[in-house]
Amino acid sequence: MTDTRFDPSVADGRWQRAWAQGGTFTADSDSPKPKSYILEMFPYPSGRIHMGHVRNYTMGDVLARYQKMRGFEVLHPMGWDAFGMPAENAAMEKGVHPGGWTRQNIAQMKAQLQRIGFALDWTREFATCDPEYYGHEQALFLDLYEAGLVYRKESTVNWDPVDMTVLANEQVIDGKGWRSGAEVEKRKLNQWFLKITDFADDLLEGLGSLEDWPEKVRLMQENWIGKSQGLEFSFDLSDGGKLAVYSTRPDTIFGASFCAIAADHPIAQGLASDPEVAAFIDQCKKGATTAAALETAEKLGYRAPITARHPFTGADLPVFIANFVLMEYGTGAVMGVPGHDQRDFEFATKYELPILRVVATDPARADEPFKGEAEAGDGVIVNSDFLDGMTVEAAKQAVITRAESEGWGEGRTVWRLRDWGVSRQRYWGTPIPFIHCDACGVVPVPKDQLPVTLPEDVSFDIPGNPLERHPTWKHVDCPKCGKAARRETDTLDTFVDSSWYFLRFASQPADRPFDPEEVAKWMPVQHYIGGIEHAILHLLYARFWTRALAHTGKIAVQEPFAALFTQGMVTHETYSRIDETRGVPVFFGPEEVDRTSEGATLLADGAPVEVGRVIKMSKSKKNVVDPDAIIARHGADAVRWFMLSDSPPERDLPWSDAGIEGCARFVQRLWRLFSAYDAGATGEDKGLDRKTHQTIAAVAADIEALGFNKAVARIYELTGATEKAAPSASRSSAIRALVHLAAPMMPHLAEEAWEKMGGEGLIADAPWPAVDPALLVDDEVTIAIQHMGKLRDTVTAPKGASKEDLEALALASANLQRSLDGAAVRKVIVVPDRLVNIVT
RNA sequence: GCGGGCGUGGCGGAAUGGUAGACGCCGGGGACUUAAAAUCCCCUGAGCUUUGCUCGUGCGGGUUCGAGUCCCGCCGCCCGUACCA
Repeated sequence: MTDTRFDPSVADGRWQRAWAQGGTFTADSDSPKPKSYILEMFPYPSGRIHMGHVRNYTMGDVLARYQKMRGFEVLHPMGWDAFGMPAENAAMEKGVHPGGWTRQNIAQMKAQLQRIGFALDWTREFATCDPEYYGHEQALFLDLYEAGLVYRKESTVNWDPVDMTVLANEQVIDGKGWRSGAEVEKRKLNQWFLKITDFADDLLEGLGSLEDWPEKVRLMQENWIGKSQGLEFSFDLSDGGKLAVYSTRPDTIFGASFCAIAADHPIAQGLASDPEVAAFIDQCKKGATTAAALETAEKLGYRAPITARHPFTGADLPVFIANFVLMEYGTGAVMGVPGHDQRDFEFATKYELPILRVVATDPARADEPFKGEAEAGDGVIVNSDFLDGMTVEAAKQAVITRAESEGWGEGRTVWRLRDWGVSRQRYWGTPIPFIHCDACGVVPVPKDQLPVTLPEDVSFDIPGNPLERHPTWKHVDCPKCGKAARRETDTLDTFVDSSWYFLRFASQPADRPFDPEEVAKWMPVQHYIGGIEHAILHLLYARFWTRALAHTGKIAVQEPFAALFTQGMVTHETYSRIDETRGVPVFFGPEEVDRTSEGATLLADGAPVEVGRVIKMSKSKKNVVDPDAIIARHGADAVRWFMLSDSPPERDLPWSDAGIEGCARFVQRLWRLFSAYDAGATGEDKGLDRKTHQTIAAVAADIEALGFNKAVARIYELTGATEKAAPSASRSSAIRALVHLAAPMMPHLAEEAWEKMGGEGLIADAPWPAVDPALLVDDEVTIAIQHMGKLRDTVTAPKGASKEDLEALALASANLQRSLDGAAVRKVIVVPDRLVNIVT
């Protein structure tokens, strides 16, 4: 056999063309095979594929190819989340059209993905900026409108002054815009909303059924939805008014010693004619918003000139305007129970308000003093009239029941989740299909007039919404009365685009968003893979959208993604020097640096640079490695192999040159082994047969559990064992097996080897090798011999040897006898096929 | 504060309560070569009085014949999240 090198620069393209021409990965909805839908979160077309994409898509690709070999009809599509701000930024900076810029990026990135050899069904490719796609999205939006799930209202919104658009609550992080980082302002605007809160309970309940989602993501969504149950009730105020408060601890109502209202509460606003009150309100609004600052921020209050009457005791409680009460939650007012709420405790201490005990560890300790902090824990109710002696839970219910029967309050569930504001004052998004008519009000665009397409001739030379200032686009006639009217110029949040794209992949008729029957064949997605950064936004919206469509009878599934996997980031060490004049670090890219095991030097001057922490690849730290350059140098299979090796997929993967070189070496090593394949070899090697079958079973189990790093290790082991084995029929079948095992991970190498050894058709179409259960167990096992749990010797014994035999074998060990040193044996523990432990 | 995760060689990491460190990377030694690359072989947790012994999975306890794994109490790091009443 010739021992030539595997040349990816030839083989990669060759097999990529073969798969494309053969339609190898085109999914057939009408196939009788069981279906498997493998999906990775589709990319935003920024222009370049980065290593994070490569890792994400490689994992999905291994699953897709493996499932195909296991006999599934696999749907593994790819498309583009193509609307969004960066295209408009490019338009503003470079004077290009967002559409043209996006299309060009898509073409580039598609070519990159194809060079990695992903098993994608490109016939289903689309971009969300295709009018066909967003036209159907407009139709779905109108359906939801008819179903009462879309509404419009004037509301205070989060306004990003840099991007000049509205942000959803989910997009405001620490008071700053998630994209621009600018301090978010409050503005009042007429906005479109989706009634996600109608599904709050359902979305929360549904989390329980998502067993194959990471616990972490489910908890994050649970916290985000934020269900709490309590009592809403009103205090009668001394000025004749009422003050509604909400509490999750109505059991502590007898411990209330004050009331506190938010600075923007109507009552506070009503008092703002007093300059002192106005000044205090101002002070509250300037308050810190960062986590660290809030942690230490002092509780401040302003004593309002009114009191609130306690519904049971009749006591007059002072009312404060307080900086720690939020208008957005509950009623914007609370009853202060200092004994059993830490914030109230701090506040009461500062303003010398009574701190009453109404919960104690037992009734005898009803007057025990507090130890410098509130006691929020469980216990028995004390000092509380008719509640005395009850548990916290029972008392909650008793107060709610009493309030409801007496009519001064009622049990209420409060959600942290807000309705989803989807209006964006941007050009590059899906136009919201409505028309504003002075006579008819807000009128939906008739479905036969969809899509409402974006105008091409727009300018980006000034900030704001180009649709709003376009000379003609928004001027249309009212579909109802025919009079002059105006188009809605807001576009939809791009998270709407990604809330149903998986349905369009499954089915894409021209005249409808999707065909429910086709969708039913593929949904739910069997494996959904992407970054943890979408744990709340995208994944919650997609779950909501799917439910909303199910609610309107369009589809049957409630949950779009049966299993979710969040992969780790690709990281790299950083190289930097401190700039002497400015005192800040200057970073260098990996290609500018010579890295040895001792350290790193700059190629330009040969002087050392500091090797920094291994962190997520980012442009600002210059620790980015471009996939294209690596693929050009080492081939697609080496990169794919690297993405799967070493690190468990949910953890970060540190990129290293040594690592990729090792992978490239292994590709060649496998190629040499494959080249040594001899179809005519004879003779049996039972040991190797066992190893082969054990490896096939283990690799399958590892892939199914997404333990790619472990599957990789198994393949290394079998490779080593096969290399060492003498030629035999067993060795030849081991090599054949290795080609199959490698096929999902290193598909180009596998195809090339498969062809060379005369395999039929493409290995991508071949079935996964069958396992002989008889070969999964060894006939000889290694038995550990222990004395008092410490290893003293090992011996080999036939599989299934009796306890007596194993004990005799152990006692015959010279090493064990030396350790025993004549001591009397008290007990012998024998674990069959495992170990013998002598206790003295 | 709350919630979650993690802590094992120089590094990434293996290990149903049963031989800790599989597999890979780095490093060292050797073979082949005029030489280099490639390849192949051997070594590679620490220590010691080295047929073997002792120690060793963040720290301190515990359960067990036996603990990286289970229990209790700490420490550290990472991620998420928050004056949510």
